[in-house]
Amino acid sequence: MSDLLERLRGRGWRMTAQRRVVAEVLDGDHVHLTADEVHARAVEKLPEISRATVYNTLGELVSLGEVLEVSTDRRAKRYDPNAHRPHQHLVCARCGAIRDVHPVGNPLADLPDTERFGFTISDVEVTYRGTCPNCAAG
Amino acid sequence: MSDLLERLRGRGWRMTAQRRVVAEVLDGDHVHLTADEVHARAVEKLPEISRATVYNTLGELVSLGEVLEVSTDRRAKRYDPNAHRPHQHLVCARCGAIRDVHPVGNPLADLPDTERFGFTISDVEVTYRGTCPNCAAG
DNA sequence: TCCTTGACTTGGACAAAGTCCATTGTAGGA
DNA sequence: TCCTACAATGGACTTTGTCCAAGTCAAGGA
Repeated sequence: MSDLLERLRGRGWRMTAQRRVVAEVLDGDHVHLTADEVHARAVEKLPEISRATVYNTLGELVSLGEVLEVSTDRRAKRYDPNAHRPHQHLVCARCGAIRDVHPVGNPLADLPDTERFGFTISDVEVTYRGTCPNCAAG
Repeated sequence: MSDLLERLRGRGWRMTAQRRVVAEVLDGDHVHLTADEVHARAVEKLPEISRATVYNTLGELVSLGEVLEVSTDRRAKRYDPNAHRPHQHLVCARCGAIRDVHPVGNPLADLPDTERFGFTISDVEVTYRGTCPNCAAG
């Protein structure tokens, strides 16, 4: 993650305590926090940080391509620091757990020309839904 | 669509003017209206219909499997009366136009066992994003 | 080290989408 | 026709997120 901080500094980001804390919260694998969750964890490290700043910072990280926005349900957006390797998402319909997954092949190849209606397609998003082992056991 | 009304009556739905109007609005191919759009069109036919009733009715149609909820963007949910043939969605990133599309093959086959983390997968949702011919020309 | 400046942060107001609930109305059966 | 359970209504409320004016501060220069 200090990698990230370095890259951001290199891009002319002004380094503030708030931005550092948000970047630290978004560290790890299979991390998919909502903005409010990021805020809650940031507050533990920096009690005065405001919601607006968390939203601003997340938005900047997304524009810079350092974090991905994920919408696996129609509730809050989630922020995924795994922006460096393309992947899709597997979601537990019961508990909401999210895993990054890597399907083989190119999903775009499955859409025939006759089904493209003249669109220029630039991106495919796949969400697998099911029940995670935990919920299946419970 | 009178098919739909018949089916609903058969399932013990109490038929009201409001429900009939909502069902009528949701008729056709490539229809992907938001709840507010459904309400706006319903009001033209039945001026006193309330927003809450539109939400209730849409929710019921979804539970009954007669209409699908689609979340192609982070804004309002859209309601898709094409619930009888499985399909995916193609979305214009510029203007938001949505088309139903039918990819070949089973997208589930592309996810190796090692990438399933013990989940039992029941559903795959694919969203293709790009630029529609109209927006590309403009 | 201290100043300056423009970028950053803050809190609160605001907005969009949707839910909830008490009250009122009505479809459909007896 | 009358009853009654189910449905509709509208307004308050919630969640998620955006916007803004005012205050604060990081970082480069003197």
